[in-house]
Amino acid sequence: MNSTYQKTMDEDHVDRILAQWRRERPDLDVEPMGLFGRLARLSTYLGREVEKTFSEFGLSSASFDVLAALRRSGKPYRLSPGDLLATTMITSGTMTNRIDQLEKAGLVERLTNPEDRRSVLIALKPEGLALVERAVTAHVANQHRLTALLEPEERAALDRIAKKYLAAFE
Amino acid sequence: MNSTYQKTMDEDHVDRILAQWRRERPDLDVEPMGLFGRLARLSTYLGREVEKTFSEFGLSSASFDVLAALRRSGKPYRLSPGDLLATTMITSGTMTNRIDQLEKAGLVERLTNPEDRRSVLIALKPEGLALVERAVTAHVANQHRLTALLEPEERAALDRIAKKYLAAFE
DNA sequence: TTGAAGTATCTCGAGTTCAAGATAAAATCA
DNA sequence: TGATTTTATCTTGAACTCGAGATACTTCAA
Repeated sequence: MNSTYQKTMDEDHVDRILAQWRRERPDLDVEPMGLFGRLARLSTYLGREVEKTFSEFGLSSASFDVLAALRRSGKPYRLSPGDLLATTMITSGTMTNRIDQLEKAGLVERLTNPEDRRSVLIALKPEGLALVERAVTAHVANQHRLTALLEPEERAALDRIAKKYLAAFE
Repeated sequence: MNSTYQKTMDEDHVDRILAQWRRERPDLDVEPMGLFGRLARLSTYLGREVEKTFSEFGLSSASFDVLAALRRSGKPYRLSPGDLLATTMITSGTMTNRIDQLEKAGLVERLTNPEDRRSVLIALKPEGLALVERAVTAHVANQHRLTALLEPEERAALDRIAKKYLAAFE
């Protein structure tokens, strides 16, 4: 009997996919597929858990991200769409749409930028500020709940490796 | 000077977000936000890299996933929409749409299931089989390239922890 | 055998995203 | 100054996704 941690773990969904590929395409070394498959599925599950909390406030991850960027920028809670774009990983068209939705919901407003009339300033309205304060508190509590599923050393290792991997792209 | 690996790493995008939150909301312990932020950004980058390979074959991750499930199921490369649903993390409406697109592209066909007329069988057409054989070969090579950005021990640790974390949701 | 419950798939409408390009203003430079 | 380039944002159209519910067939139980 093998006593290493890895090999005594139960077979999971991804293991079954790998076994199928090994049978059908023995010419391929599909080992890396396991890591990619697990990361993809994991982030889908985590994303859904996070969305649940936001939906309690009538928000999505998309709308929260914009409100949060404004909030954490500090008073007077105003950034240009370009500034907001720099903090996210979306295109300018998507940002325009997100701002449209938040404006329609009465959470932010577009102010003309007196210093550069090509650009506008997106400002948190009092309603948006109040909402994001409550939402971020709940969101952080939810993140604590979700990270508690791992041991402290596992969290630290995951964070360290993700940070290194991320650095290869940023 | 601190000699641990973690603390000598450069500040990244996520670190700057955490620093902003700590200044603006010192009442919150935002440490878990770092891990979530890095996983989210990492899987977005990896997803885009993977998409690039698929797009060389006129495919997306969405369409590849369906063709791949059919291919790895073995001859005669036929599964019901329900079987395909079980291997993915999407809704039935989304699967109907994916199959529609693949059928329109001439890569799969819907066959009536003689054993249960509620269901249909999705069959890989010769064109779909040929395409997925080439696509999966390129995809696996690309995954090798991407995992080579980490050390073997890091890959193993990431996979092990992701597997454990995933088990909490599956 | 027939009505109820269960199963498999599809339809529909709304929301989100992207890529490409349009628009408008500002900066640069000849 | 006037033309060109650059910058900032928005528009458009196509693709993908979801949730809710519709449809059609099968199974079960009396």
